[in-house]
Amino acid sequence: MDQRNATNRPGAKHVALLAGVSTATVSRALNSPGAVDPATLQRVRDAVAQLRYVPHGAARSLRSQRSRMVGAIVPSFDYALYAKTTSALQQHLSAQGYSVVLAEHHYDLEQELHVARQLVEHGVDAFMLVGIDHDPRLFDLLDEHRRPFVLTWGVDTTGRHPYIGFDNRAAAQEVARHVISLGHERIGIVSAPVEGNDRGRERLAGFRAAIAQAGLKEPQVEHARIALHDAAAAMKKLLARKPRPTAVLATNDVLAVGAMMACRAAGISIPDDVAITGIDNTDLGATQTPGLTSVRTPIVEIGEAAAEQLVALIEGRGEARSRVMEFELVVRDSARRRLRRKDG
Amino acid sequence: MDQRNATNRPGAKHVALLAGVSTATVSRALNSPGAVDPATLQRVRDAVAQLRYVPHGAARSLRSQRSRMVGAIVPSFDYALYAKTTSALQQHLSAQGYSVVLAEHHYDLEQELHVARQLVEHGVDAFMLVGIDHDPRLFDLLDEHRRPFVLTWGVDTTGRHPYIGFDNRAAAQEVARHVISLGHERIGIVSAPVEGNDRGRERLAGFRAAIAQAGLKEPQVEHARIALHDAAAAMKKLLARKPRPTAVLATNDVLAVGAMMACRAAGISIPDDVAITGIDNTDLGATQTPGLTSVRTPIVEIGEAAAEQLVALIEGRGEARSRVMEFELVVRDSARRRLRRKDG
DNA sequence: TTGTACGCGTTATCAC
DNA sequence: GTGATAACGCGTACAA
Repeated sequence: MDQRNATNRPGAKHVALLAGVSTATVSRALNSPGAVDPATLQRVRDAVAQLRYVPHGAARSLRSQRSRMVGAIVPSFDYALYAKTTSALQQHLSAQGYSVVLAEHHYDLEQELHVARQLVEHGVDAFMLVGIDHDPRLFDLLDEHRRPFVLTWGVDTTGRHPYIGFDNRAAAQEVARHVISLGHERIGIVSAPVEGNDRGRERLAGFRAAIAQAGLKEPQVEHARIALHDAAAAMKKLLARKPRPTAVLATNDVLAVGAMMACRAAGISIPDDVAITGIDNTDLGATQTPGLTSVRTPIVEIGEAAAEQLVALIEGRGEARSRVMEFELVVRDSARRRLRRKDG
Repeated sequence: MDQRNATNRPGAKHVALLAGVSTATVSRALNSPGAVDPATLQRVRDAVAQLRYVPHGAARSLRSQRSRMVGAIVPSFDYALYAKTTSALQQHLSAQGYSVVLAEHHYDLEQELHVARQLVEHGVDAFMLVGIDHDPRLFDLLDEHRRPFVLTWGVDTTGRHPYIGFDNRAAAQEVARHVISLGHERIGIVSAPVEGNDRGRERLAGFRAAIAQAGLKEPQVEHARIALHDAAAAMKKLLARKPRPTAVLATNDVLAVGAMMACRAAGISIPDDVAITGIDNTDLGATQTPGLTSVRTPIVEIGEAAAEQLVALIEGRGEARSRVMEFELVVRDSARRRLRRKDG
């Protein structure tokens, strides 16, 4: 008999036949090689190799209630931020035989719920989500379907859900303090939209806190979508103000670079006329002229830790353990000590 | 009866019971609503909503030999290039109920074969691959398992496999000619590794062809991994040469920006002392000072077209149709007409 | 239009 | 250590 099944794929049956064992043994040889006699194990392995047998994932999932797939739901893959986290996740999972199923929601929590449902249906075992704030129905969904998950890129101060991230507010506060320590007093802010974006909200709050603590007056805040041209437009508004801010804080590097573009277009010198800072320490910012002062955030580390955590949860070893990671101010030349001028 | 199955998930059975129909009708209501009486259809839908029934993907896949998942195997998610293509793919597939399973191979074709096997096992229906060159065993694998696929980011001149891409060689040739037309004669090249990387190889060939056609002398070529610091190191070598090249072509924007970093570190002015160009027209390059002259490549369009093509192939409508897309020279300030100098 | 009954390919549960 | 057998949850002939 050399018949194949409908898909023309050799199945465990064929391997069993060729190795002279039962399908049960084939399954054991693949999944718990320790529990099978070395000699038969070898025969099975030979048969597998000869037939180039590839187990049928769907059948395995159906039977074992485990798909060995992890869902990664991120806001966006633009600008390499979450893409890098996902990449780290993927590499670590792939090494353990898991695959990553991707979804983006473009900062729309309704959409996030929708794609999460799609992934649950596709049978992913666990989820990496970005941020702390999500539609309550999303948590219900995951709960109902017993899907472990980990929130990333933030800290859940309510302690309700497991997370792996860092304190966005503190990170923002740290750059802001740095800028203030350089003598800046009129500060503008370019902020990402904060709706459904706790990272952005926390960062903005961190800026505000530092400014308030220093006793400076309320900053002007311009919101922009996370795109260079939107950020440039927001910066233009800040620059139109008289007197102009001497420093502009952006809630991330992309916005900061957009702000830099606006300055260049307007012939305004960085950092002499205006200081600019970002957050996340991306290559985009680091390679600007002048280099963007920023905060290094644990972009890659988050993905690695998430992979480790999720596999542990899926395989039933260990509890969900939240982790707070470090960040680090990276000083470059886009923000310097404020020059006293006639307009200052 | 309110029993649930092992996973505590309501199944088609439960829906059927609640709606007062058979599981067959439930299945039909979901998959071919036209073939079911409007009244019963409504009852089924109500039951589905009430129980928050989510079909079991693995069971469905097992039965229908279709997982509604597409594999995206890309070299890397760093630098937002392939991430953007994948993002476009994902968005278009998600809208049609498909999900994307991600894998990276970091320019290792052996690793690519390995992850492809993993994805076949996980049951993905079709593949988007990047580039034209792959391990022959990869094509065998896909063929054996009847998995449709499309190659991207290049043109398969042998016509053996379907592709959606652009002519990398011509793109490179176009920037090179532009630079030559500016009067540059001593040209250096920073190239990505070409092993297992047909895009890089074609681009390098395009540079060489343009230089040869112009009757200029052989360029010095330095290879660097696609990372800023490696590119900077390669550039340093080019700059050490006496006489120095007056223009340096990079096979992509990341390498070009790395080259810019080296110039800045060495106090060499762009474009007065040396002209630099990239390919791919990324934000990274566009936001440099001076802005990087580059070639816009159809990064997003490739992903969209791949999604469309793959769904068509999976659903059995239409043949694989290869597509050649356009690119476009984007002139900025990193390359200008060559200044005659004492050393020229 | 709807229901009955079987099978997709694998793994878990028993015996042996 | 190994084999027979019964599920896993759904889709689809076929019959009604």
